[in-house]
Amino acid sequence: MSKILYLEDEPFLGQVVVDTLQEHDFEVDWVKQGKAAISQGSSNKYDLYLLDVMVPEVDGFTVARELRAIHSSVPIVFMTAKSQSSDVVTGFESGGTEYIKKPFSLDELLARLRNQLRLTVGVSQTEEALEFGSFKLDARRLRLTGPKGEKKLTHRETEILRLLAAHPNQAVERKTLLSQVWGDDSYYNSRNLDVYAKKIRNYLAADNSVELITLKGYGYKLVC
Amino acid sequence: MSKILYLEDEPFLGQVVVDTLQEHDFEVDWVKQGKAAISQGSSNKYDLYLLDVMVPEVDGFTVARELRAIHSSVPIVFMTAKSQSSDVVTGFESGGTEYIKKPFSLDELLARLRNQLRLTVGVSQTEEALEFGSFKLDARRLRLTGPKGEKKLTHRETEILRLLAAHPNQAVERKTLLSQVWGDDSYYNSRNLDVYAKKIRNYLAADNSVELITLKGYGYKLVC
DNA sequence: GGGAATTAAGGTTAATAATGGTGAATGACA
DNA sequence: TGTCATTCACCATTATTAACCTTAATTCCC
Repeated sequence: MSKILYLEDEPFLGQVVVDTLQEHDFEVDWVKQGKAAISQGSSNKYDLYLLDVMVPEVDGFTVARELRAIHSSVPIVFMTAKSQSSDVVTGFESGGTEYIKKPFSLDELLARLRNQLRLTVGVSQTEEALEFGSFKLDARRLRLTGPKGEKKLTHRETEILRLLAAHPNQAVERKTLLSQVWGDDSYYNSRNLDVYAKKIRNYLAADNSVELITLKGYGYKLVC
Repeated sequence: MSKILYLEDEPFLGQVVVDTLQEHDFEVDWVKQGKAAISQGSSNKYDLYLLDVMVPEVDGFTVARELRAIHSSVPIVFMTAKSQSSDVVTGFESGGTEYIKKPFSLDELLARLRNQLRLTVGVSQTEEALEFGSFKLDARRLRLTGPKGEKKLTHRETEILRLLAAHPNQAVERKTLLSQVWGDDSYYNSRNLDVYAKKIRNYLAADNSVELITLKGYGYKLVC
């Protein structure tokens, strides 16, 4: 799956994060020094850099600038204990695309990483509208075009439909949807997803060759 | 490190700022009068001038004009209680590159100074002119050029649009915007951002390929 | 094994809460 | 005063929760 370069000098936190990421199917290379991050990051291909700002010697921001110079489109996520705006600004403008403040929950971290990976990796794919049946989903603009014209969707609706439409005729697990959209799969997030399923079904009703099927106890499948 | 000439007549604030800057590895010369600033600034080399506008006798703007005549490329940061656009323009026209409104947080001040210093060291600046759709944003001059001509934006409008346009087609979190623009993510001024969103939308209406989309519960996204 | 009883998962609609849109009033400032 | 920033009040939309219903899966009993 996605390959991540992780810069963190603190052993305990580092191990926890690495374990968590691996558990969630990320491939992680963990380095403990800025220099190592630069050399490792320059020579290898990663989908994302996850950088602690406060590491000795070469700090995360510097690493980011170096890496950005070589791999200009790889997303960078900063982890920082500093909440000062000055640091945030520095991070943002040195090419970082996201930052996360310590202390953070692991769910939050996962959500942000996924968000970033989708935004960049996904952008090229989602740049073009997703098509299924007679529908066309423009996830960027939150618009669904169907036989009955164009409809503006909400953020949540778009997210869910995009995940489903990205894998047409394939089963998508409930917990995948929950974790991708809400950033937390341990949620027994009430009936929320079901409510959205209903809404999406209403939209899809305009074309009866397209159907959102329930796989009870597992998830959903968009057939078309 | 970077050497700063600081003009400030108010003793208490001055001391706080000087301490803070020194703590963050800046070298600071503090003068309390405009005349002193001019003579000091003319004969010595500085990386940046930090000027309080409201000092007795010779004001900050005048100082800026004098200094600019000698050292044409050194960035100038004004500190001012004035928010009026005419004053801002005066500041810019006299060679200033940035201004910061009192009261400001020290974090905010540091962020802006660093920002200015990095810009003149000159890597790839996003500060030149941000382009998106048929618009061009000149953040320094607070100007937005679009299909219907050029518009003068206010400081806040510019800041927000700059952040959004720097990451086109990417979701920008509400709290990112808040902390970057207001240096504070305690969301009491949260409705303020909505008001600016509205204003920006009005400007962007001139080109319907550009859209500022709300991601409810998350933030905004500028699509183009 | 077949069929009712039981249980869990999901469907559906409505209510509630949270969030944002919007225009106008207010405040701050020079 | 005029300009910009902020706040306010009211409204609209979206997200979430709640309540009740339906259906599929499992269990239990014969």
